[in-house]
Amino acid sequence: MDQSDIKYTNQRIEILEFLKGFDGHPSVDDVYEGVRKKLTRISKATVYNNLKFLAEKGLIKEVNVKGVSRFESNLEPHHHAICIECGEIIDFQSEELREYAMKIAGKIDNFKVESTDTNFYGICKKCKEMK
Amino acid sequence: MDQSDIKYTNQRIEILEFLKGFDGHPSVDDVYEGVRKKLTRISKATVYNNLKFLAEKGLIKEVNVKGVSRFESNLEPHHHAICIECGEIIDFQSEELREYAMKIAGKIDNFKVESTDTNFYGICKKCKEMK
DNA sequence: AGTTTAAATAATAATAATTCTTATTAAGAA
DNA sequence: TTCTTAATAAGAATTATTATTATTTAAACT
Ligand SMILES: [Mn+2]
Ligand SMILES: [Mn+2]
Ligand SMILES: [Zn+2]
Ligand SMILES: [Zn+2]
Repeated sequence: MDQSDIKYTNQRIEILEFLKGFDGHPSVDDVYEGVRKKLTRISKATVYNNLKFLAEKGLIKEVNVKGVSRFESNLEPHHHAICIECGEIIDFQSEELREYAMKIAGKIDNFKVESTDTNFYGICKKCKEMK
Repeated sequence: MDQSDIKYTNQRIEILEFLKGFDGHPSVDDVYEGVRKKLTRISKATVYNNLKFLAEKGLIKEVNVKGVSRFESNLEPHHHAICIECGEIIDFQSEELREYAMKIAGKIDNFKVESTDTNFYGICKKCKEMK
């Protein structure tokens, strides 16, 4: 949202760079380990703080799946296909589904919907081949 | 799913009864405190174990929101409206939305979708009035 | 430039949610 | 009844996250 007054520290830049280069939805630890290759002295608390900070500023997105926070730099509104075997998360874009859901959102009583997303649960390719 | 070989212990019965009588999506602690009124000596680990057990057997459903597990006895497929202020979860049923999503699910590559649900994020009535 | 101030960071302690371990109990089968 | 197994209670351990505090950084001011 309010991206005007953001101070771009080394730590924040590296976290953003890491997320842009990462194809997926890394956990805090993934980000920590990744960023540590460049900034060896970074603290895990700083990773937590800045991931939260950057998410609040709208520069990245947070997605919570099964209790753990994960992050991504894909800012396009999209849905997630989540493997019930291995937990893998795959982005899936469907503007028509989002529009359909937002239209239906008006039917919810006493609730002002701001956003919506749909989760698809199933088996990913890798897990399917394993059987 | 496989509800044939379920052993109905006192603990499991009370947990099921509590969930049936509870209007909402209680956390593990909510269930623990509630069930404790009947079974004063029940252990929290037993509540954890049996909530998970009952969810695996398909007798209840688990819904994870912002890192914490919540449970419900409403087995009808439905969606959730989640208040971004207070975390309140409201059930919302829309068979047409589920069908629409399942139809679109076929477009996801290399992924076999088994179920889907849509989350609606926004402000609940109570939080809206507070402003 | 040198000093002041506030924000950001590093290190680590504390907390919350959940899982694990182990001894005990309950219940069914032999 | 004795044997066997599953379920439970209690509490320790783990994991993810948040809070605390001293230190560092960097912009603002003199
Ligand atoms: Mn995504
Ligand atoms: Mn529900
Ligand atoms: Zn998988
Ligand atoms: Zn609310």
